Amino acid sequence: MTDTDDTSKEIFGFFTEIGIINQLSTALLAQALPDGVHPSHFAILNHLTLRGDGKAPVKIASAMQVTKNTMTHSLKVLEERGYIDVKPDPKDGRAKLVYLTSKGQQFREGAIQEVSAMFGKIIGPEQLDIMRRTHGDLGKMRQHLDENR
Amino acid sequence: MTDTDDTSKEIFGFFTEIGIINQLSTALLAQALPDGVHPSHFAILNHLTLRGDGKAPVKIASAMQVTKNTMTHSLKVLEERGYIDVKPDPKDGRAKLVYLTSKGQQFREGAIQEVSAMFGKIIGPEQLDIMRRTHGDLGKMRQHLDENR
DNA sequence: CATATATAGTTCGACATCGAACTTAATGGA
DNA sequence: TCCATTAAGTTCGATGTCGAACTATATATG
Repeated sequence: MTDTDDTSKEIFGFFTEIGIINQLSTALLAQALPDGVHPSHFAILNHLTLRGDGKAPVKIASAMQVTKNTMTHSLKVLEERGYIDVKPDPKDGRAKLVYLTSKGQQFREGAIQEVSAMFGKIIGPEQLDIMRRTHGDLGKMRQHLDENR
Repeated sequence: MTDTDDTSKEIFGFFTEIGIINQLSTALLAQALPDGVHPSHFAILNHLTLRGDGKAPVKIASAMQVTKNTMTHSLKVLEERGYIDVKPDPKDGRAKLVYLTSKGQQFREGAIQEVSAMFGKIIGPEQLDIMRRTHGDLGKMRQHLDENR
């Protein structure tokens, strides 16, 4: 058993835990969301609310860590539901700009209520402590991976 | 801004970081894996190696946090590639048992080499420290979510 | 023993995601 | 200015995943 093996095990173990937590939390989120709204759709509405709308799809795709074609598909779904407006960018003939509608804002707020209530049943003081302890480290890890991909 | 809102933000923020780290690390893994081998396939081979083979698909599905039908599909892919053997369970007429083949073992070992080399380029001492610091907490969080899903 | 319930696996339809190729528009260098 | 390159968005085909419904077998209950 060499050092390299041990290090590999640590790395695999860490990412395995991350993967399972992601899997379980995403499943919980999907369960709390109404209709056929996928967690990724919810994440887009959240992003537009917290970071501001009027952005190009390719910017949102980059922020959400998905490809352009995936974003095209997701935005089509959100537009069909009336949660966003997609207009051509007057400054750039190639680009479009994405805007939240009031219906989209209302939907997001309602979903936030349900999701928060659901998480409140599962996340206790001990879990909050873990979140507070690890959040800074996880942010650094995320930043490092993002910069070196 | 109420306490509930703050708590919700903490929870969302934590799971958002987890989701991005998972996204980026999975993308890295997919990039390092040869052919059309998906990270989930690699995870199954890993599981069979580390935890032992001769298990029923439903057990593997539970361990991998995916549904039975997904496991049926994944095992079909692995079997077509000759990485596993799937035989009927002599003790239970409903069940099957999954065994790693030598070809599957060889494939896994080679993949481990490539993946480790790739992670070695990206994961530095600082990231290893983060992994060591957070691993225990993440394990507790994973366990709690797993028990309360 | 007989029937009801639970479990293992499969099949089907739906959907999110990806990579590759394509179209159109912007940009930068000869 | 003209052409090559880059960038934004779309389309296409493939794949992983899920939920629901189904078949076959095992287990429990009367």
